[in-house]
Amino acid sequence: MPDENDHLASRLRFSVARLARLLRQQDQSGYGPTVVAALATVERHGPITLGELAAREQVAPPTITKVVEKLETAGLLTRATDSTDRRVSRVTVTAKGARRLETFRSRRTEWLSARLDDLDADDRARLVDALAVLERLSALPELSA
Amino acid sequence: MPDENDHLASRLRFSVARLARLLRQQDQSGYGPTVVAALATVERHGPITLGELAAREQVAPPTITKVVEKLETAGLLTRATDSTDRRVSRVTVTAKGARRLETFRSRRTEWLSARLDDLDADDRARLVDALAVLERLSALPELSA
DNA sequence: TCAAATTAGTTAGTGAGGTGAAGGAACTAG
DNA sequence: CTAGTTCCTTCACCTCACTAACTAATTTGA
Repeated sequence: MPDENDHLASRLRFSVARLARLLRQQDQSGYGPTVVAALATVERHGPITLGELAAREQVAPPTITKVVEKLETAGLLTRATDSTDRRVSRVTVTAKGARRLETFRSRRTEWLSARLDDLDADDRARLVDALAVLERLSALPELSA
Repeated sequence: MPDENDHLASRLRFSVARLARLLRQQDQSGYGPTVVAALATVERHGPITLGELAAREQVAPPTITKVVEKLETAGLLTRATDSTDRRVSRVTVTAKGARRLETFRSRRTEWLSARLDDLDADDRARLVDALAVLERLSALPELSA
C-alpha cells in the first residue's frame, strides 16, 4: 500500500517539522543551533578532530573553525594539538561546557515535558510505543560509530 | 511521574530534532525553509495580508516583504491591494505556486515514505497510533483559525 | 474639517552564519 | 630532498534574519 504510506509520511512529516520548530523556539541559549549541536557532538564523540566534527555536522571546514573559536572563547571546550600529528587539533568539552549543555537540554526538555503532562496515560503509552520506531527512523543509515 | 515524563520528553525531543533535520536535508527546492513555509501558509489561509502572514510565520515584517517579493517574482503568488484599505496588500498563490508547492511536499514525503516502507506492519501501526498524539502536541495552543 | 495618532508596509543598515578559493604548516612517498 | 597531500585557517563574499526609521493611508476627535 504505497498510498497509505504516503499519507502517513505526509502527516508525520508535518507534525515532526512543526514540533521541531516549537522546540527550537524554546532554545534561549544565546547560541545558534549549529553551535549547540556541535558542542553536543563534541561531548558525545570524545576528543574529536575539527575535520571529523565538520563532517558530522555536515558543514564546511571554515564554519567549524569559527564555531570552535566561539566555543573556546566561551570556555565550553578546549583544543589540544594532536601529539603525533601537529596539523590536527582535537577538541573536548570542559566541565563548564558539559554543565551548560545540560541546562540547554533541560530547558527544551522541560517545555516538552510540561506538554506531556497534559496528555492522558493512554496517549503517553502510545508515544512510548512509537518512540523506538521514531528513533529507528531518525537514525542515520551509516555513521554508527 | 515527572521523572518518567522527563525521560520520555528527552528521547522524543532528540528523535524529533534529528528527523526534522533529515527531512530538511531532502529539501532541494532552491528556496529556504521560511519561503516554502510562507507559501504553504498563503495557500492554506486564502488571500492573506502581509501582516497576518508575518504573524503566522512568527517573523518580522521586513522579512515578509522580502519573502513575498521573491515569491512574486517567481510567479508563485500574486499581490493585490485591498479594495477598502489601500495600505494593505493581500497575497494568494497562483496555480503555478500550488503546483510547485505540491512537488516540494512530495519530494520530502517521498523520502520519508521510502523509509516507512522499510518498517514492518507492526511498527507502522505503532506510528499510526501515535500520530494523533504528535499532532496534538505540535498544534499551537492558540491560532486555531 | 483637519491635525494628531495609528496602522501597513517598505527601505536601510547590521549581524549571524554559511560558502568556496587560496594558502601555510605538517606530514608522507618517492 | 623534493613533490604532493592533508588539516586547518584566512579572506572575500553571500544569504537571511533582525531592528530602527521612514512613507503612505486611514482613523480619531476637538
